[in-house]
Amino acid sequence: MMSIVNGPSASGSTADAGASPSLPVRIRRPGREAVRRRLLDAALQAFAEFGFENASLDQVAAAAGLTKGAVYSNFAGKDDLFFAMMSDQVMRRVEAVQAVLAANPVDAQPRQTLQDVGRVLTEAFTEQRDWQLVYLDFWRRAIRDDEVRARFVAHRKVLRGAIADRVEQVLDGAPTPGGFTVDDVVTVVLALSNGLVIEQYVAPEFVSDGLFGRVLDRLSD
Amino acid sequence: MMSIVNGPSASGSTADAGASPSLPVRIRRPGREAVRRRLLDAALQAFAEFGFENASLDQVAAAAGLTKGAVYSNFAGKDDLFFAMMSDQVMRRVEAVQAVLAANPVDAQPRQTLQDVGRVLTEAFTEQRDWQLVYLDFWRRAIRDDEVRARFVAHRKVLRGAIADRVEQVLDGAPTPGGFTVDDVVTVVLALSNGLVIEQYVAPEFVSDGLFGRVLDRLSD
DNA sequence: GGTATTCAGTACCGAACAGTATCGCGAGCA
DNA sequence: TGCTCGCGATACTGTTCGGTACTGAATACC
Repeated sequence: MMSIVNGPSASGSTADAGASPSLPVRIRRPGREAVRRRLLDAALQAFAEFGFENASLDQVAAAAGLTKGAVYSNFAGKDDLFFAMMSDQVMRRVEAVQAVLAANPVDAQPRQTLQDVGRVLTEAFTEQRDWQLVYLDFWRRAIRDDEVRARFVAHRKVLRGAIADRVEQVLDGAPTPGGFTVDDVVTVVLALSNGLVIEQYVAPEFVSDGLFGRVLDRLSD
Repeated sequence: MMSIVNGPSASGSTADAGASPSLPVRIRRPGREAVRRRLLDAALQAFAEFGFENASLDQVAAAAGLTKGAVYSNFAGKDDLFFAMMSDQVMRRVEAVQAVLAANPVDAQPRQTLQDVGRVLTEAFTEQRDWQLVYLDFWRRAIRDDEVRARFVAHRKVLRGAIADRVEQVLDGAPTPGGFTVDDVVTVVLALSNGLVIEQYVAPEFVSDGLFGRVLDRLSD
């Protein structure tokens, strides 16, 4: 198995073997944060590739270039690793969304429509396949386990809030032609997003370009 | 464990204990079909309640009032049971849809809209929670396994056909205001259906009454 | 520079479970 | 009535995997 110190960037060949042992130039053990980071990334990958129950901790650890000892040294168990990974991802994604919002203020694009929201999300779910898969696994567990559901609802609340902000900016107080509330629109955005992921991953030929955005556009005209 | 002969309908108390042994009135072993039926129904329940990988064959068999021996006597293994159950359900559901169509011919309801389609499907996914859950499990496995995907696509084709028929009846050749093709509408129907299931099961307060139908209505006006 | 502590690696345990081999009962036929 | 065979029950096996106990090395502290 590949040791972490033999990873792509680190190597023991620089200046330690036989050098004056008083100098503290040796193979540094990777910091706690780096190990945690590797495990979280590997968990996303493995859980996405095999599904939560089918991915073993040995696989996750191996994908991170570590062993199960590292997992139990940094997390309480498989569940804890899963939740930590989800939180980590949600945090990253919220930051990314805020960056996009900052780069594209609504004032600068007066003709912005819900179609843009659709486009952004469509890009997101083709690029972020791993995330989509683990998110649906998250939901799947939330259905059956109260503790998981509580965490899921909490995460979802953040997500709804972010989307609601954007929708309100777009609608700008005007009522929708179909009489949809902002909550309705947010629900449809989330449902269509997840539903189209389901379609797309298994039969992409039926999800035409821009379909998501065009549907959303019909809701606000 | 409950034996199958002590189930709700069958009972050994009628007329056998000590009766003339020449008369063939005794505890009849349930026929092959009945055993199969029980197993398929139990599989739907168990796979829905725990998910495919978390449901054990012992659980399934026990829920059917049988043992694992009955499973392996009727199916090649866990996968085979799963696929048989899915096919069985799809067949049942197509029959049900056709019955509804026969009872409500489109001629009799000229003002029928996509909203009706939405209403029917909304009822379906609140009533048929078990089916929705195993269907999403089906999809989840299809993503990761080529054989499962082939079966999924085949089932999906049947489903798309049934929905497309209905949509064409409703649209009656008229173009949609947003320029959506029939395939587009079918995709949106499926995506919204699955997406709203996801929303509804975990946070029903955000899925307002008739939301599905109202969205679909905006697509056809 | 020696000692304590932290942290990942290693070996191991027990439970769960898919699948198999075998048994025994009941059915149906002669 | 006896014989055979179909079929589900039962007991068992091999493996996988989450979790634990312990080890050894590297760092921090004195």
